[in-house]
Amino acid sequence: MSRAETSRRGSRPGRAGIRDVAAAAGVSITTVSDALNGKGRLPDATRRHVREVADRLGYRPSAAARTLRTGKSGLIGLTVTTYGDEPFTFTEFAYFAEMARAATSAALARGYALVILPATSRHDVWSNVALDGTVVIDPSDHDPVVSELVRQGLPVVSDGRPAGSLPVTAWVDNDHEAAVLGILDHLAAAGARRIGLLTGTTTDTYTHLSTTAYLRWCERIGQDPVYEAYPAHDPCAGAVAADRLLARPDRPDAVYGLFDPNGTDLLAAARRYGLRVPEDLLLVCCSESTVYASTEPPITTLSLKPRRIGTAVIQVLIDAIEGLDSDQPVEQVIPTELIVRTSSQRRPPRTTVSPPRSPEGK
Amino acid sequence: MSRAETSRRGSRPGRAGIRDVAAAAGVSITTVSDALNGKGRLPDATRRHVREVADRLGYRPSAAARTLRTGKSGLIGLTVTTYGDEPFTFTEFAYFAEMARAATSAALARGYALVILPATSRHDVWSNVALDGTVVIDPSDHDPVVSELVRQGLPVVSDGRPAGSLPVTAWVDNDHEAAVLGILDHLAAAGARRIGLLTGTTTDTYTHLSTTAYLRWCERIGQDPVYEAYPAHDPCAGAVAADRLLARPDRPDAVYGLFDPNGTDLLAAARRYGLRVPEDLLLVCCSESTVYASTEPPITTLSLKPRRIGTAVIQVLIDAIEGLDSDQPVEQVIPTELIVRTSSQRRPPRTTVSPPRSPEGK
DNA sequence: TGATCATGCAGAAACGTGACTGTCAACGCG
DNA sequence: CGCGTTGACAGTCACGTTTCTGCATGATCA
Repeated sequence: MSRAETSRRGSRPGRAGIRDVAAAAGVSITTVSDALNGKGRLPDATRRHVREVADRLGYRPSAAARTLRTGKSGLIGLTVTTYGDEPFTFTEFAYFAEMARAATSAALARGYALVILPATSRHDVWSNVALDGTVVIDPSDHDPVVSELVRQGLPVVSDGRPAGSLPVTAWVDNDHEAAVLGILDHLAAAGARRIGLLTGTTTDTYTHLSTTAYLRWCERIGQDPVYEAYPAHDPCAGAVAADRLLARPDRPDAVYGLFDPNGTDLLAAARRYGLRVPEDLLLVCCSESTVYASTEPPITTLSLKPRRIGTAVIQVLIDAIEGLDSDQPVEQVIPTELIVRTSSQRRPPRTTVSPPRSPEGK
Repeated sequence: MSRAETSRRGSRPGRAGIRDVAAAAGVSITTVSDALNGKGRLPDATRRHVREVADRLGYRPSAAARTLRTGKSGLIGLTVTTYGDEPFTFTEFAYFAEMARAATSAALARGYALVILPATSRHDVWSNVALDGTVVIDPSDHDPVVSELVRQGLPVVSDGRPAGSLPVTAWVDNDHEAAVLGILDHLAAAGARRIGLLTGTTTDTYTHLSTTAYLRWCERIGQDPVYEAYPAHDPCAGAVAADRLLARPDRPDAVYGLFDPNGTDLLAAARRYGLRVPEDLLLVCCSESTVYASTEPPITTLSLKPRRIGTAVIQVLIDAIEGLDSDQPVEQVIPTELIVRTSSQRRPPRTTVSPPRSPEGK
């Protein structure tokens, strides 16, 4: 009776269980569970009473027990395919941070939390956490982790369309091909005669799609491709590749860099060779960083809208988890945004003294 | 008998339980558990046999059940005190990303995973996840979440020393006072006569300690303080404050900016006012971003060593979780590193060859 | 040879919750 | 008055593990 309860409570002084609440409120465990979860048919008086007692005891239901019983943990895995031994590559810091922030907010608004899990980890870590679903950023060709998760029946939504026949539940991505073509047209319209590309050696779909779009554009226009590829996870290699690109005999008069640090690297290389931006060299890079708004000169960037992607990924995933047939398509394409600044305008509209910084919302 | 097992397996076709493994291997549940966990006393033959059967069935132990039974989830909360409604402020993107990356790696190496949880969330999200401990970045004065966690008996380690009487288990922090004094001395040695400060209006200990260190230094040296404070979570306010600081009648000839974007903002403001860096204005800011290595000119930065902090925080926390009396002190101070670049050296060691500038007599 | 002991394994009790089933009283209705 | 119905709860099982206890079996020793 009360002796049993006392001995129980004695074992865990800080935690009150549902039994203690039931005993303190003078009702059964069932009534407590129903009262707190809004289930069952109870008079409001009982419901209020139970809630009050639970609050007084500081009762918090055990997440582990609830997960075991219901099969739902409220946890979503967030994993980034990586090429080193670190959980995520830091060429994409700003993108990852923005995307993760938006995803965290969106998940939280629907009662879920995010667990950071690296793709390189062995199964023991993955199986140690009960997940309701997983977000995979930039899945690689035949990711064993993704296959394993899908095999277990867990929904997997990827940021970036999956390569090969990776069996994800859904994916969200930008239209990278259209984005690259838009940039190339933009540069050509600004007077570029020979546009170069700074790209990566990795096999992810972002790099692949962007590069092939560039090559096809060159073929269509009739320009010889001018590009340098480097391992994107190595920050020093980026600076070297930028330098190499501008040192070529067939030096381009405009460059698009696929990765975040390319802007500053290209700018530094241009200074070394005495090239003025944008007079001698037009510059665009793909970045979410706000520093490019106040470089000298400000650099035109392509934003992949990580916040919209992060939000969309979470919505689709949670819809799949909860079995809601989302009205969103399973493959969702988020538009990119070209933020045009001085570096890609041969004739800047106004050589204004101090461009008032626009709030970089979104 | 086998009928019962069949009916069980029929309910969950994708997941094999420990019972199924036991039945398939012809042993008891206990034997399976002991064999897989390395417990008990079993001959190696049985152990191998059970493991082989488990692998064949694709058995993965239920994390929820294990957590319920053992009381350990292998999950560590990671929360950032925020001033907006977003999970973390993006004035500290690079710091947060580096710190989180290191923390994730360190946790993973010891078998733990990190759960991103915002400090603003109500209890329902926190109590929905079973945590073994929590890392709090920049705890505010009387954080209710921290108090609640400590009251539940969970270890809490903070990045940044706690303000007020916040009852954290341990904390890791830089010696911000020494860092600021070091920078001010460095600037004074470079010839600065009046050093300004770009600081924040928030009440966190980083801002507070740094600002008071600056004020005390001014008092000791006999210089009138010249500083502007702005809400650090607002990116536009930073640019405005930088501009205001250089527009003052008592314009400083050197500035230290406490936050990551201050470097580019101050540089842009200096250009607007025709101030050359470092000839007319010495510049230092606190940042982890690598872009300051290739700005024009490169800007001296103070690194708070987020990777070392993230690693240390996790080590201390897991030691506390596992009851190991760590030989590390409960309050750990990580040294900062001043990365000296052109912007804070009145006489650069060698004027780089590339820019066709006239020899800087001075 | 019988007592002792280590070995190899099975049974069963938790862990804390959610959900199903059952019970008892009150009540309406024919 | 008997009977079905409904409200308001209590009892109990199951989720899938870990772990404690305990029972056999063979080996060892006095």
